[in-house]
Amino acid sequence: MTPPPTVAAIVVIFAIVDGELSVLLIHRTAPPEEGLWALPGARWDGSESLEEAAARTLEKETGARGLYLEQLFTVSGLDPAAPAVAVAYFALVDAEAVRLREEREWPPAWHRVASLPRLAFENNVVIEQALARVRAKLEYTNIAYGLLPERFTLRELHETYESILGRPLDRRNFRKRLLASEVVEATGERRREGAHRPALMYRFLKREPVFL
Amino acid sequence: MTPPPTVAAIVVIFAIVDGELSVLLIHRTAPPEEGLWALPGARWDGSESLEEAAARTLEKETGARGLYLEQLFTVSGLDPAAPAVAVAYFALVDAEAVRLREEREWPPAWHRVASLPRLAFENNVVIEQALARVRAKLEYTNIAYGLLPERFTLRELHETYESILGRPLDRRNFRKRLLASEVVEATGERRREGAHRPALMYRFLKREPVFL
DNA sequence: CCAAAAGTGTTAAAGCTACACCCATGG
DNA sequence: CCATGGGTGTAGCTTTAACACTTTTGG
Repeated sequence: MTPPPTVAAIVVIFAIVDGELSVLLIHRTAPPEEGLWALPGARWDGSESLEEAAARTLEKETGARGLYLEQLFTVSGLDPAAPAVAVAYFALVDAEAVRLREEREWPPAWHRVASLPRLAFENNVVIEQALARVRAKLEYTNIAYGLLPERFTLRELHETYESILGRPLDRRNFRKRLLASEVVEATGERRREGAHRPALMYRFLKREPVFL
Repeated sequence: MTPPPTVAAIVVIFAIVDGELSVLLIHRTAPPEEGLWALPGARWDGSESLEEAAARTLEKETGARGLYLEQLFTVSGLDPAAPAVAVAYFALVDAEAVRLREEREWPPAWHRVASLPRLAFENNVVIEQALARVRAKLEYTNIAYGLLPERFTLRELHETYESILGRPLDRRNFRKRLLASEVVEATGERRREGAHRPALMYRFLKREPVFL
């Protein structure tokens, strides 16, 4: 006779912070796994859909409505004591639009994906999988819109791609492919911001998932 | 105050039956959704992992140990009355190795994917997603090993691909790509089976998931 | 010898990768 | 006029798609 299972939604929230791909983690100030960092999440009680639970978690932590939210997978057996499943999601947000909760209990913070500490539960694995998915989808979808503001320069977009993929992309080829793929369009605007030629600003034609 | 949620694993079991991609469905002989066909599944009680629960369902229905089993996604809200989540998996099996349960309660049967009836719950959507995943993975992995016996001819493999993708593939290009990718190798054997030249038999180098 | 499936190469088009120089601006 | 990032084209290579004839066997 086992107790009824608990169901939780957890969210890997990605953003580009200081040019580096980062995830939002909360610091656990109570057992279990006290003192470790972990993914934010919420227990699910059936009063809403799982996706809504994930979206609510995202909004609570970032203040921002998620631009991109996708289910990853479901894991069981995190807690050996009681039956529990966690449904993992990942989200992409514009770091500039985020207002983190300021709290002493479970304070959240951005952590660079390239140098994560050991996390509570199996959360390191979840983040690795999320990263693999984002990298793959970057190649054949427009999901990068989730990480950028309404208007941006091609340089910003280029750097976003490089941060996520973790490798340099040829600048000319990147522009060519991206413009040819017709996911972004130039607005008339230019951004002047230094002692150099101003950059044209672009926007995504669709701010919703599109496959190429 | 909501009751505790129930968790179930459901499995989309694919096989090639009479040259057509098919799924195994059970006929519901009791409410809810009595009289409709549905995906087989099992309630999860926490005594095993979700994947084990899916594998057990697969074995119970087919007698065969699943060669390929992968998690798809998790859906909530199937039952408006009580909170429930279903974790969907898909499996690939060799139809020849299957021994269906013969039962009067919830009898199972193969149904061609190309012409499915309306199914219980949201199961039509689950199957569509599973199909999309299998099609995508066929292109860049060796998962077809799950659908074929130990030894097979290139024609059989070719037809398997065509059944799943639902479109013809050039025979010469197919052979070239497949042999170049080094996922299969010729055994010395030939199969004589008619008034024509015998076909060489092949086998998969690895009968476990490999990315190309 | 006939019917049936097995086996095998080439060519054209498209896409990808690598690579270097001029332009517009602010100071 | 100088430093800084913005913007652009081409050539070689690899990959993909289209396509038809010869071989081996059983009856």
